[in-house]
Amino acid sequence: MQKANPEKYTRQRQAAIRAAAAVFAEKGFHGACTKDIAERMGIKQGSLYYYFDSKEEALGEVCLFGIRDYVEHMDGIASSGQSFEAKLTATVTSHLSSYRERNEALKVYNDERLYLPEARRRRLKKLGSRYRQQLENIFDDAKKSGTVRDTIDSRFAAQAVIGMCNAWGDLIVRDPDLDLFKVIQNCTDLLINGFTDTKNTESQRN
Amino acid sequence: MQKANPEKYTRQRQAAIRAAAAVFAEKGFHGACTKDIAERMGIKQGSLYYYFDSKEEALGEVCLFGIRDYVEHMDGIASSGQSFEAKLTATVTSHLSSYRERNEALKVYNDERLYLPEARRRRLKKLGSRYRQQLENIFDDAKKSGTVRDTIDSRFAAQAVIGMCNAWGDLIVRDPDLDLFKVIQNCTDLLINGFTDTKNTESQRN
Amino acid sequence: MQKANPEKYTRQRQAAIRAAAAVFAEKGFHGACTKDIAERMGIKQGSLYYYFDSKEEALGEVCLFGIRDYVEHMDGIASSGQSFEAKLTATVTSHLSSYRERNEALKVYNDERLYLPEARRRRLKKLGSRYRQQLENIFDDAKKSGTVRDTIDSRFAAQAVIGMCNAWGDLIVRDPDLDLFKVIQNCTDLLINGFTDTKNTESQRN
Amino acid sequence: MQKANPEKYTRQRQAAIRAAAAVFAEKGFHGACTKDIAERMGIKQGSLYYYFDSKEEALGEVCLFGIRDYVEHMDGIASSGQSFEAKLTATVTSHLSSYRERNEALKVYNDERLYLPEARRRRLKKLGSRYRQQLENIFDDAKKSGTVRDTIDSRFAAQAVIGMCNAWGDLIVRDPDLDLFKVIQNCTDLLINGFTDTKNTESQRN
DNA sequence: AATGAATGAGAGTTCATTCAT
DNA sequence: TATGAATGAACTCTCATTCAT
Repeated sequence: MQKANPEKYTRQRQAAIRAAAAVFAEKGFHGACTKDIAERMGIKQGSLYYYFDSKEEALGEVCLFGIRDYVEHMDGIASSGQSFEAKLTATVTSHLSSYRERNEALKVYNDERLYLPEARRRRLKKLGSRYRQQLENIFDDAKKSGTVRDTIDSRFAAQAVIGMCNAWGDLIVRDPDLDLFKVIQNCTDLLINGFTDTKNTESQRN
Repeated sequence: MQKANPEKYTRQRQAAIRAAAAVFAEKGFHGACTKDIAERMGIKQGSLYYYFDSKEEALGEVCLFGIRDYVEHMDGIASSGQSFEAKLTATVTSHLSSYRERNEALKVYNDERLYLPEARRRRLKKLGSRYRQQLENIFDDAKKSGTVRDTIDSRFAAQAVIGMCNAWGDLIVRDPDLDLFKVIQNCTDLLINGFTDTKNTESQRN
Repeated sequence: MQKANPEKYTRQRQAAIRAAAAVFAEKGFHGACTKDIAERMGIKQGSLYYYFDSKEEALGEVCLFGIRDYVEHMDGIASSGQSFEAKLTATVTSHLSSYRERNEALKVYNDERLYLPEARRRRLKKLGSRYRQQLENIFDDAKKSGTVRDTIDSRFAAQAVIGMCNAWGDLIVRDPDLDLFKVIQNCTDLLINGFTDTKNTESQRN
Repeated sequence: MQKANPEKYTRQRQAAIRAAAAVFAEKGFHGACTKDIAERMGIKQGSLYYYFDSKEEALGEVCLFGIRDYVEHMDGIASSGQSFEAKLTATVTSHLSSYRERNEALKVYNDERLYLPEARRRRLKKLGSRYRQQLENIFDDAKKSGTVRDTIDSRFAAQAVIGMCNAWGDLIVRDPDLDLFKVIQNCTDLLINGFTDTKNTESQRN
């Protein structure tokens, strides 16, 4: 069906995705109802179906919205010539900023994507895997150059970074007063240096 | 005449909690239905209400079951005289083992506890906070003794350990083939030493 | 099935009827549940079925208990040689006292008997009709003797007495502090003399 | 563009109230089921909830519908300058007609209002009390003017009128062939003059 | 004489979805 | 583009009833 007013349609659909993201983030996919989403947009429940074929489709769109940009962002980071530390910082920054900026859609992707139908989930998984893969590559490179210890398993490392970011992402979504900048700094520092004091950092400072 | 089987109720109730844990972990609280839980126990849906007053109460019991023992375990770790490294290892081990042993109840506590009614949530929160507090204390002590760097914020550190464990816990629950021992080792190592080569590289370069 | 202890059985069954009467009176037949009845007796829900085959049977017994004695009482009143006024007073007294004495069973008979299965309802109706019939006879006699006006329809009159008594019976059950004696007096007076002042009462006093 | 049928909701809701009144009157609140109500309206069970939030709310609306107009009617009667007899006749007529006209809602108010939640019940009680109060006032006035005997307690009298009307109301609802006009006449006559022959007999005897 | 445990039917309620307007 | 009205399936929960012990 042709849309009478394509611009308005696009605008409203985006609003619908953001509304759905917020509601799904707060109540979960099954706990949320389409009425909540519609009301948050200022339209009526039935009207939502002008923009989505189903609640499930809405979830799919939210999930995609949640990771698309941030996966693309990772492409940029990976192909940049920066140092390992810079790349890791950029990754953590991009990841955590996403939680603040895009209406909790990333949280929804993490927590609710498993309720998506197979087909859709697979497509999203590809994006997620690409993200993790590129992060792995960064670790592989850093191991070759000696920046990262040999004993680190790249697969594990990538997973760990993602896990840590998501854990803090949750806290960020729940607590709007949390200082994003500080969290980024602390996370990056922890991942790079660990908790314990080593002489080398000492010597590096000299 | 004594009943033939006086603890049957207790036993069945425990079974109900485990069944609920499994179902909630898989489908989420709102996505799960009481029929699934009952069938997993081998009883009929209505019979479930002989053991729970409501689905919500079941969630509460699952959450409590999920963290009670592991909070108590942490009490033991905190009061032991071990080194920081040993304590951290013990914590990570206890935390991650929980995910394997107690039928996903810990995952449910993490993901679904917010659907609990206020009163119950507060009571659980106390336990959760005690856990984090004791972890913070461990970090405070380790900072005093110089094992952990001054620049580490104890609050952040505790949160980070918990977040990392939960992130891996999710993966452990989803993938039963994951080598628990390796994950524990990798996590502990990462948290203590970070990714980058320091002590060793430095000395090798000399 | 033979009862092991017939006396106890009879005693307990009577207790069950009284318990059921109280619960049905308070919550209505459909609003009440067998657990409430059992608990009021101090036994468990399942044990109730030792005394009743079904909830419906319990209702039947309550209804019967509610009117049996009071119908018999009416037999005595009708066959006594008293004056109309005395008979009416006796009827009202018997009717209203019933509400106080027999555990609200009469209220249950009035309000809930229509939920009884046909067969049972018919049997009870016979008793109820006998009651009304005898009241009608009293009016017929009083009309012949001139005590009651010719213009009074006996059928209507009997119905009215019963209706008035039941209306006050409800109030008596709801409010235990209501002075039964006063209500009886007022009702009888109203029924005999009406509200308005007539010269005759005046002249009678002279 | 205006909707073709802007009052459809209001109309349907009123139909729902009438349907609920009929069903509640026949089976009682707890004995009735929402399916019956919906079917009587010609809609499906779930659709009922478009008009009511709950079965309980339906009961509340039915009760209100049952007494609202008739309380207002009483306001008119009380403030009219009619004689006591005329006022009493008007009251009885209004009360008993209500039972025929408004789909048994008044019966529901009498028998089922106690199953309403506290708050709602209190609001209705105010209306009911106003009705009784005004009836009491009528009696007080009539006592002052000597039409009603001194020995009549106004409170009791009002209660008795209401009780008698409700008792006959029940019979009217149950038996559609009952001659409303006759019942009204008989009731009024009984209340005013009582059963016994006084004025007339006396004069006849002279 | 009484009970604990279970059942199954049915209730009230919610909600994604449809569709004429 | 949006809505009001309706639907039907699913879900939670209640409860009379059964029965082995």
